[in-house]
Amino acid sequence: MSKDDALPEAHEHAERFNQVREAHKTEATEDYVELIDDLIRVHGEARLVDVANRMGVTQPTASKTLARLQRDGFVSSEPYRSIFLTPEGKNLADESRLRHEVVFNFLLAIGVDREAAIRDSEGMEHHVSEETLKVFKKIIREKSK
Amino acid sequence: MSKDDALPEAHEHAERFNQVREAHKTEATEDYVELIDDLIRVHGEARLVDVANRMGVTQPTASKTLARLQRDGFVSSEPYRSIFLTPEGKNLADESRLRHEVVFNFLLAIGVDREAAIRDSEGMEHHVSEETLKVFKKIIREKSK
DNA sequence: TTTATAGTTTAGCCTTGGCTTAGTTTATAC
DNA sequence: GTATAAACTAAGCCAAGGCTAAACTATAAA
Repeated sequence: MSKDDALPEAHEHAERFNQVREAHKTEATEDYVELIDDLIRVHGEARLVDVANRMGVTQPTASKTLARLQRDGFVSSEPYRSIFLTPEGKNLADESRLRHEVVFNFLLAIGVDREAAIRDSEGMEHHVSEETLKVFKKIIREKSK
Repeated sequence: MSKDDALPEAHEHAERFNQVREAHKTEATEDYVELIDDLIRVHGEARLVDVANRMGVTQPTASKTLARLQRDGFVSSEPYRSIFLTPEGKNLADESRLRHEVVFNFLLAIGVDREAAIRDSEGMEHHVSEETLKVFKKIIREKSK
């Protein structure tokens, strides 16, 4: 019995769930471009086999997802060759990583242990608005003084 | 160029994404049982039409999802009658709402405005571990003193 | 330079969670 | 007590994101 006895107006209620669904649509894309960017930076190239292993999916699954990202203009590659980010893909990767890092550092700053912060930030990053991100940044700044 | 030049071990990397995928699987279920429980408490019953409207989906979509929840033992109902939670469904609803409220109150406590807190907590609640939840609770307690 | 192995793609299957259109049942209003 | 409206179900479509099995390409080793 915790909430007060009123529900939000139906349309408003629905709007929340629509926004979560909207976020879900871009999650896979963001996770993939972020990973591809990391692989290129650290290993010099992004190979399908590494993307698949690190995403925790089989190679055919990664292959199909990458085909979609290519179709949508985030990624480019020639058959049997390694994977590149388009400018749009690179932008999205940079934005994603930034958001990811803010969430991660915020969790550390408020006292969450490193392992949990790693795990939770992976899922949370896609659901944190700019508004909330600002507050996170402020708290990181305060705590690191 | 923000991260240091090392990636986590591949298996460990994959494990993070697997956990996020795991969370995604239970999201719909949690959102539905939480809503059904709210409707029963506030309106005395949960009708399909209200569930659909508030979830922001069409009635057939809600109907299909509820059939799945029934198959999985969270919900029960007779054809053309309103919807009930099984004991398992009720437990899950209670847990979900608790988690939801902690995340919501935490966001308020650190200074996120009400509207953003409502929106963000809806998506975040499914990705916050017990560990992090504990830290959230502690901060709520501190700030409300 | 041929062959074996590693990497990639293709084809085909499944579930979830959306949708529309059409039909059935229940409830309401006259 | 029947007609109409509202609620629900049924059927069938689609995309995303998983999988396996099998075929193809590229690379490395003998």
